[in-house]
Amino acid sequence: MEIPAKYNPAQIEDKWYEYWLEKKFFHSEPDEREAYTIVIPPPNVTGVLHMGHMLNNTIQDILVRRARMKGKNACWVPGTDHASIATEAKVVKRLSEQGIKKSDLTREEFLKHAWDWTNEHGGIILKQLRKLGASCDWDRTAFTMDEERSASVIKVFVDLYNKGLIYRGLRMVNWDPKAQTALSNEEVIYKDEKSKLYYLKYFVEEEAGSTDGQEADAVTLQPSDPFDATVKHQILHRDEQGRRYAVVATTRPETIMGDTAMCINPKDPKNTWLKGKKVIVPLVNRAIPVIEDRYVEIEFGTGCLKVTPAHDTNDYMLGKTHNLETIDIFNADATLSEAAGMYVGMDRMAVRKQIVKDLEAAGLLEKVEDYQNKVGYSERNSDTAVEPRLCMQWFLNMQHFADIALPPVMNDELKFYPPKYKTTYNNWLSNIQDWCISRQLWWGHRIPAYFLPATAEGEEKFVVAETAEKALELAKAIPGYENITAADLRQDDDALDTWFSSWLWPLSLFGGINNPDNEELNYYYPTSDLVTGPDIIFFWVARMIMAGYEYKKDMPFKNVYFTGIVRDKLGRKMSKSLGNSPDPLELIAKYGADAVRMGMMLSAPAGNDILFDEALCEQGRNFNNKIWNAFRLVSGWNVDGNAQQPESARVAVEWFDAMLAKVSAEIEDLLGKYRLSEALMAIYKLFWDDFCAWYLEMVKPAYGAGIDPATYNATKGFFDSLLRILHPFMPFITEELWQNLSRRQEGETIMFQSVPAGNNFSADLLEQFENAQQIVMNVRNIRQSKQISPKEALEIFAKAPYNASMDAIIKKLANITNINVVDAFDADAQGVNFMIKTSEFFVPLNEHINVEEEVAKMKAEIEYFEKFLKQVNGKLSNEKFVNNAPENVVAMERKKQADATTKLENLHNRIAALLKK
RNA sequence: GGGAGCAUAGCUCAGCUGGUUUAGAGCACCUGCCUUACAAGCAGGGGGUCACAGGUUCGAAUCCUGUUGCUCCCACCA
Repeated sequence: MEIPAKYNPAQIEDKWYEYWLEKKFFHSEPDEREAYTIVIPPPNVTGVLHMGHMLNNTIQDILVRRARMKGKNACWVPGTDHASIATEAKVVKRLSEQGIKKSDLTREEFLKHAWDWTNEHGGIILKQLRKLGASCDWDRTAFTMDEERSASVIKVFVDLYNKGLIYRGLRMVNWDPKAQTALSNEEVIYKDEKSKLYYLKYFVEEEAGSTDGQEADAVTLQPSDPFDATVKHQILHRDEQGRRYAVVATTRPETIMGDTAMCINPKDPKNTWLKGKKVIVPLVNRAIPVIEDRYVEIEFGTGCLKVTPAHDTNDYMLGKTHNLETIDIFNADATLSEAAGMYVGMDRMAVRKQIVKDLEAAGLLEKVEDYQNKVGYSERNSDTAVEPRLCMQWFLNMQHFADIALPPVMNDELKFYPPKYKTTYNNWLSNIQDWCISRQLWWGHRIPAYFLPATAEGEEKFVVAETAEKALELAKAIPGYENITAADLRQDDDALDTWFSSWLWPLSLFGGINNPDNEELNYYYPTSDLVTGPDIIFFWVARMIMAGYEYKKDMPFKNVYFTGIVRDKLGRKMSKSLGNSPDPLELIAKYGADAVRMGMMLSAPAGNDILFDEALCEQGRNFNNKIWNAFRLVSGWNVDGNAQQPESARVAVEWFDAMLAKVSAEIEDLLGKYRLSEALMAIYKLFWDDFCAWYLEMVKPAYGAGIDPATYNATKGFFDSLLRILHPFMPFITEELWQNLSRRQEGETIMFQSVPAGNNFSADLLEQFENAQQIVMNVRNIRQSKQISPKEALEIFAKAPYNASMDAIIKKLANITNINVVDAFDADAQGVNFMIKTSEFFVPLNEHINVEEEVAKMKAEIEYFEKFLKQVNGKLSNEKFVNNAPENVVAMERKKQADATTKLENLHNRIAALLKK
């Protein structure tokens, strides 16, 4: 059979994925085995695969495949998230491209479009995951808005409402004027922004005949006044007509129409003159009171704060404490409302520009300064600044959940990898705010609250129930509403925050809400590992833990592995706008899925950001090719039944067996600590260096010769083990080669083969082999420096005592005819010598060697060892060291001392011998 | 403003409770090789006062303090 010299992944990958699917190898049902469960972090249903998904899902697949091979009943449940804001925004955009406005559609019509979109684009991302080799149980594919999940969400809402944990209230919320919905605090991203600080003049409303002004001026004439500077400030605050004014610094001049007070700090000496006064809002010409509150920073700006209770969270608080009027000057889309009285219908940003001009024209703008501040933006509409807005919303009381979700993480019942995220988690839960769960969107789970017709007094009553029928029943039970009909009830228009369904994911996937205590839930829950990014620790991870303890009285997962953020090699976050994010599918097409998986994993230590470089995929591809060619070599061997196993091969087999056991144990240990990239590196070196560069070279039969059966079988066994260790990382090439390594039955797969165990091994054997390797490398080095062809056989001398157990392989690998053990080297012989630890070797050479060169080399070594010995001697002559250091440490130093002394002696002797000639 | 983390070879990172020969890996780099598995390869090689300054200790990349520089999270100075 002709096998090409280069590995070509394309057909092989598709072939085996089809095979795995067809045989239902990914499918899991509860049985007597131990369960290993992962629920996928559901990607947005209309999203496409990006590098973050690649990393995340590669890790999950490695964990799942490894668990499966260890005999566990592995179940990886895939699915997608309806992503209410993001999806609704996309649908709105597409509709507007078709000339359709959302406001022209009924809720039902809009949802029809949204479902069309979902069915069209939905699941593309799951198809892409198959290209990566993800071994998800596709039969279990779920969607956060499918029937089961929707029913779970509604049931939980009603339950939490009945428990008194969900309430409705008028609050200042983060408003996204583009999506026209409220956002939770977590959905607001603050960005530094270069803006301006505008200093506006608020004239004092002077009462007729007042003499206040003169008094104030009089004060300034006293030279000893400790507040001289600030009092002068007062003088400046008079216009040409002598009218006094206060100056307010603001970044948002467009909100002055909503001003209902000006606030000063009661302890601010420079503004005491304003106490009890009224000031006139510029342009608007409305008088507002000056109030006092310690909230105001004396040092900021002029110490005067304009208070706009409807449009700023802090101002809202001030408004509440001081009973201020609230004027909402914005419409839902952040254009100015009728209440503003000016600029009605204009956008807030346009108004800012215009009002500044108008203020300036009216002489009401004192100055403008550059200013850097933070502005909140919508997480989903990154170009839209969030507008604080007062409206009725639904909230979930979070203190209860914080109380149940904090302890298990802090005491490590539920483990975080890396553990530093425990601190982040703790901080958030310890300062928890109630969760605004309502969104003014149509795409999502509609809030199951039903409003009753308003009473004569305008009071608005509502009932919460899973269905309209139940709601009607509840409504009828309310006194005065006995005769109400279904048509009288009006369901709340709002939908729930997407995360209100995601937080149930580990439960709802197994029917844990609608059918608690069912067999599947009890088998798969708690799930084993959650693999996700630290950016959604609050959005998702924390809330799943809350829901888990609330509804199953148990953790949703035992371990959370936080991946890093995928960045480009310059350290920039990968993003569409920067164009620095490679298309994962193109990478797979170019290098193969196994190579891309390896490229991701090589650079992905737990919790650190990963700097992705396409060169890593190349490394992965090269490794695939190496494996492929090792297979070509082994599969090309002809077994000679009569051949005896050479000694070199016997030793090689014994050694690699030990090596395999050692590295298998290391890998098991590393994987247990989620150190996947280190585990992969260990496998890489085991395969490339130990197996290919050393083992195969040792057992390789001479050209044209057959191989003995013992060595052949051992080699195939090793290859088989290596493929199994590697399979979770590189599923495709390992399945392909495993299938071809021996005759396999139909329906067999590497997926269910056991992983090699980390058996006991002889450390002594490995050490002897290392010595042999050193000898081989020294001889190769000598060949290279003396330009002796590898084909030219050499002879070497070893000074007694010498352990000859590895001679066969040294002879084979270094092309040595004989290793002669002698008590002393022939002083007259031409050649070069070298040392391994304290053992001396001599390689006789026919040609003359350059004595000066050799001596110089040895002198350099002497210098090195003398320096070293001096250091060791220093330690050993230090009484404190000898007395305090542990015995074994002192013994080690004595050994170093003895070894270095011997080496120096050897070197001196050799130089003497050379110079004698 | 508060908190967390990081700083080790050109790059990406290991180095766990201080002591195993004056620090390891992969990649990159340099030299020599088309040796019949693989040039996507083989053989060999160079490269680091472990950010800086103090301290603890017989002994510090490792522990403590401070400085500098990055990164991230949280927070209501308009």
